[in-house]
Amino acid sequence: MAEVTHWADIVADEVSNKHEKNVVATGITPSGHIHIGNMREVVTADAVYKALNDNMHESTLIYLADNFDPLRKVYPFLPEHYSKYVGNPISEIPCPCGKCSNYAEHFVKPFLVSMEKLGIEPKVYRADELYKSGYYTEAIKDALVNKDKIAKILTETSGREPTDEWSPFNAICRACGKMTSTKVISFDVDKETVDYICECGFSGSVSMQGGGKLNWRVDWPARWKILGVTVEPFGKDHASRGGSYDTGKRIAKEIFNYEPPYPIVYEWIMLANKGAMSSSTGIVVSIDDMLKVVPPEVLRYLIIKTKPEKHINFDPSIPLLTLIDEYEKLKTMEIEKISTYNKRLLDLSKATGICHTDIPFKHMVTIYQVAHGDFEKILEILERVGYETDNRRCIQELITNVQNWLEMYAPPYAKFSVKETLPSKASNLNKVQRAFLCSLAKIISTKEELSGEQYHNLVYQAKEKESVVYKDIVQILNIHEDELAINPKDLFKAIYIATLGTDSGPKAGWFLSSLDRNFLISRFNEAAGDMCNEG
RNA sequence: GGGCCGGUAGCUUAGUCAGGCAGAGCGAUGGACUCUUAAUCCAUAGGCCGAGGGUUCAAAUCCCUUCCGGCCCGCCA
Repeated sequence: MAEVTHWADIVADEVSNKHEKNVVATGITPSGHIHIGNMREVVTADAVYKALNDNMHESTLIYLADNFDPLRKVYPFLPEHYSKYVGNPISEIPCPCGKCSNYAEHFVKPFLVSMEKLGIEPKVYRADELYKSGYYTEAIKDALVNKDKIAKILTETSGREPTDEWSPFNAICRACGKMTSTKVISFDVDKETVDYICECGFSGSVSMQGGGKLNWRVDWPARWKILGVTVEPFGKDHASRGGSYDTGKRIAKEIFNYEPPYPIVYEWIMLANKGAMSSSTGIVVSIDDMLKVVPPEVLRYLIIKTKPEKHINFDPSIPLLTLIDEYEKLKTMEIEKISTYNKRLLDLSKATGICHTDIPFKHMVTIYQVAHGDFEKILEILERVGYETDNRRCIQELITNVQNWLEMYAPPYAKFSVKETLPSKASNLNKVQRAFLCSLAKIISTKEELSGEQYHNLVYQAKEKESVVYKDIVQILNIHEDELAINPKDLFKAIYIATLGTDSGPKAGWFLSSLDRNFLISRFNEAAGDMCNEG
């Protein structure tokens, strides 16, 4: 088996053998901040969707926001008075910030933004709209009529015994608005209504069209049929024997007469030793937090290169940098040198609409620090160095990633700051180093702009007798040209000491070309001291 | 209690469905380039494929048992 096929292509291949058109579905309940595991779901789905399209198979990607589910409890981030909404559908209660149309939207909106950043463009459905507009009505009838059969499936498959009062349909009480405290007592298929009594004392009847919803284990298979779902990734929580996929599979076949979708079970993304955020509080990292440090394309790459059933250990410190390097190396490699598999990986990681800049992460780490984080200054440097600067939104995104990474995870060696005044360490510079800086200042002042590579060559070539720098130094020191021996290392060191006050620093070419040339001239002259005036 | 997924080089892993010499990247080591900040190029080392048993001419791969790690399940996703 020399040729290795990417998992997304394998899935695409299998499902396209079964169906002409495929619908790849994802579904998430927006009852709180949508977290990292959910993002794996959508990226996984998107990879399969893309694989299908790439292989010329018609397919659709959908995201269904389960916003008709009841609020389960007062979450830690909610004010106490939300206790009165527990049991109400989250599409029907107010948003915590007061600015969104309802509670669910508060969490759906940022999630949609995150998806956009990741280049994922699903057809978005909202459960409340589907229910209210009658999409579910036939399924509700089927479920109610076949209540006993469904109960039997649940018992046989999951080993649980539904009580006599159990119903696949939860009515929303017209008085108190809760769907968790009602009991279905009868229904009318012709009128499409359901009668219920509620713990609040109210009893009445609701329409099947928006008056309530199927409970999860029945809702899921119903939805497969309603939306024609043929592939769906879901977390391993649903994948256990007796779990909701198991029961859903049978309910789909036996009640709704629908072939269940191809399952893709995926593992969680774990946050490596970042105790405070995940383990101690039990609160999972939000997608937002993740996108704070990881460029979207790199995040896609991480998820897509890992088979869904493997854990992903996400470590935002050094390993993240390794990951970014790995990705950028692949991206810039000559096409013939990339293996077929890696090419595919790269393809699937890129996506239309995703922010791609040609600026390497590490280079931005340098530029950002040179510019002290000032956006305009960064743009100026980028232009000077010759990067594409049209796409400001993407550049801004990258800057934000770099900034957050520097603040939160960067190792000390990655950090530096250009000193406002000449570092005191500069007084230790030897004669050759001073003469070199003096020469460098002179050359910079006579040239227009120097590229990173030119700077680099300037330093490197200084050790050759024919070079301008070498001759300058000989002249300044007033010695014979054979008396001078230059080690480029000392010259690089001189540059870092004069600017940063440290022995080492970021890659010299990039670094110098990022700095303002007038600054360089005066700083190098200053560091060279009287050595220069005499010259 | 029941179940799911993983365990392959120091690390991250491919290969497991369909048995046929165990592959890659990073790291390490050596060398080249005497440009270096985790630079580039070349080379090398590194594996009882978690353990035990079984099936087979042949097992990382299939079957049984077992250990380790992660997780799920009480219809509330």
